Amino acid sequence: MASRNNSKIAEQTTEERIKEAARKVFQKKGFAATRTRDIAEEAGINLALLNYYFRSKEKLFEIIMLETLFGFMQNLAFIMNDDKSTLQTKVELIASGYIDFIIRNPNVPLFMLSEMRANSGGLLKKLPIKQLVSNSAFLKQHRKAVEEGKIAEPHPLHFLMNLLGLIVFPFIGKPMLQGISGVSDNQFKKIDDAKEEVYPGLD
Amino acid sequence: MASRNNSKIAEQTTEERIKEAARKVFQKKGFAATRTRDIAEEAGINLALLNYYFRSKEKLFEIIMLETLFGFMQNLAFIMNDDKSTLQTKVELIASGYIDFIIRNPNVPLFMLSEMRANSGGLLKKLPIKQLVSNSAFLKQHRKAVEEGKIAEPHPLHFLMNLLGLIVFPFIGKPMLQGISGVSDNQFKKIDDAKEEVYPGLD
DNA sequence: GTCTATAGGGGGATAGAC
DNA sequence: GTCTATCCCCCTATAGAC
Repeated sequence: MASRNNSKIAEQTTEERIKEAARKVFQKKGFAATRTRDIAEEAGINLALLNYYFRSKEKLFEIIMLETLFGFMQNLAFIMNDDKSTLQTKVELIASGYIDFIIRNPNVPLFMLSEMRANSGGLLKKLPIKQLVSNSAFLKQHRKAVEEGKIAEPHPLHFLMNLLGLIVFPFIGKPMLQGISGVSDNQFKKIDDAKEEVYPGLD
Repeated sequence: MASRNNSKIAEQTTEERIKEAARKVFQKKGFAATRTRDIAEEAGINLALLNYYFRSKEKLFEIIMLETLFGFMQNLAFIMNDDKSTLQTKVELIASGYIDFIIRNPNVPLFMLSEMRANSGGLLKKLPIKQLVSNSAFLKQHRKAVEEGKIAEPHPLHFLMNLLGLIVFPFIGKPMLQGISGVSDNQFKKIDDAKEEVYPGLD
């Protein structure tokens, strides 16, 4: 907080440069396969400096991981808590928002999923996410839609699981599915663009 | 093939014991985080013996990876090529088959997805999968169902993506979704058990 | 085939000069 | 704050005895 850099011209502080490099390399290769030397090189600084700022690889990783998780989830929480929007709109916003997000950060989903297992998800406890969702507008609207028979999944988590799976899986499964089917990158993109209406038939 | 062990009493050969241990550790921790010492210990043999049989960590890993991929896909190919079963049945078989498979091998999906990216999916070329699917009964039935307006996804890969996402994501996303929602393991299991009809409304 | 012992290298972290 | 040089542990792979 105290050291936030607000200058418009991106005169990045060294600390920021290192974090940005770490984000890039960690998200691409995962914790175990990443060498601190790679991060230093990517940041254009020396290996010693990395430890000067962040003390250890683990510490740096935890920071990146928490920021990544938070960035991924705050979007979700924001949409879910909007009293004004309908459930249908929420679903569309979540879908389009995350599709945009993943296109900008293609490595994030698999990174999070992989590293959470390795870390047994303990880091999630450090994030104030649960409360944000626990009595959201989304939950009430979902319950109502279930009562009216508009939604097949009776449990909100079940509903959320299916929705996220439909959004995320095409991206993380891409190499495998391409391998099976033999379609080109261009073809794949067209197919995925067609995933506009992720959850049709809500209203 | 030549060295298949068919004895009912599981008198495993040493090579098999090492491979089984490697499978377990690699699938759980991934290539980079796995130490050959862990595999040796898990197999109850010495580290040197591992190299005697498999020459290097990379070689051993590639074998495990290929076998895992093949095991995962041959099930799919078999179901998709059955002329007798309907599309509806195929979907049900794929879903139930993979759910069973994942319950028995909970680490496999994330293992494959993670390690394929690291390896840029090059290993898939070594598997004779594409041909198996390329003119399968599934493809014809899917085309027909699209023409009859029974399926929303016009491209078979799109259809397959959604289906696999619905099956696989609950498992790999479990730690994250539990973190968000705070439900217990028992609750989660109940929710997931409810995913019987993955693709309703086909016929 | 299986072991013990060790070579050899890589990578995280630090000392210390500037 | 930033660098160079270096320490030291850990891990893979191999040599060599049995």
